[in-house]
Amino acid sequence: MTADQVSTVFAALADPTRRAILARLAAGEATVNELAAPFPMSVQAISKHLNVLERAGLIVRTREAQWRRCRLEPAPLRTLAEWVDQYRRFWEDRYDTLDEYLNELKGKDDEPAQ
Amino acid sequence: MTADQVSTVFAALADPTRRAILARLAAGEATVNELAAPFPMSVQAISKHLNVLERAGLIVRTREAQWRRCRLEPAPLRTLAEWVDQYRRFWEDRYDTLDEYLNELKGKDDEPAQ
DNA sequence: CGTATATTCAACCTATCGGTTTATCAACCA
DNA sequence: TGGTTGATAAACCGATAGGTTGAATATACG
Repeated sequence: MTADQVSTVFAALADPTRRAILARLAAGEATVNELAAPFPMSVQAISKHLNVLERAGLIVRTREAQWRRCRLEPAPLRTLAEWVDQYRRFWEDRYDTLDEYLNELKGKDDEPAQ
Repeated sequence: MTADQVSTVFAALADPTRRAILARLAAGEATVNELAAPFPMSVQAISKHLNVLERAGLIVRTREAQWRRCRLEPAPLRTLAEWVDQYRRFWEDRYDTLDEYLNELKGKDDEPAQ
């Protein structure tokens, strides 16, 4: 997963409407109209959100007569979960050990380089 | 963590410059100038990015003479990791079992409600 | 005191986001 | 064939994002 893809997936998940759409899709496939029903906005707005989710690889849309079925694509989320968890562990470890250790060692009389 | 906080953290992580800043901070605290050095943009731009990261709770800034030390705050990332992982598992489970099962059962002659 | 350094604030600019409305396309059906 | 429904496309709009430059603020230092 490239940095650009990571950015795209994060950005897609940063919108509460899109997260709600994904949560709805976890219960099963749905059409655009079905997905749009609970939201206080137009079907066109939802269609745009679905474009964002599709470009992020989080859903796939299949044509079926005049309907477009949307379903979850869990792969990018799995990748992202690994990404976040790896960073989380790295940060927590680093911060709890190396950095604090160095601070303890050096005391408080150090100043950053100019 | 409220939905709004989740949105804020996702949005903060959606920018590659900000993720690079966080990666740099994993190696230890740093000042604004130190953080800005590797990037081909102004110090003011980095300062804005740090505002975003601070509002998302991902860093804290402490005043020290004329410097502002930045350090990682791993808590929100831990929360987000749990959030993502929980969703991931839920989605994968749901999609692999309930939905596919229902599709198998019903066959292909069903149509969405209008 | 005056000056240099670190950082932020403010104003500005362009591009993108998230929504709207209107029009268009595609598929079914009477 | 013509009408209805599902969905997208296109044009538009206000707000925000992400960058710039220039000024302001705060602290250290000679």
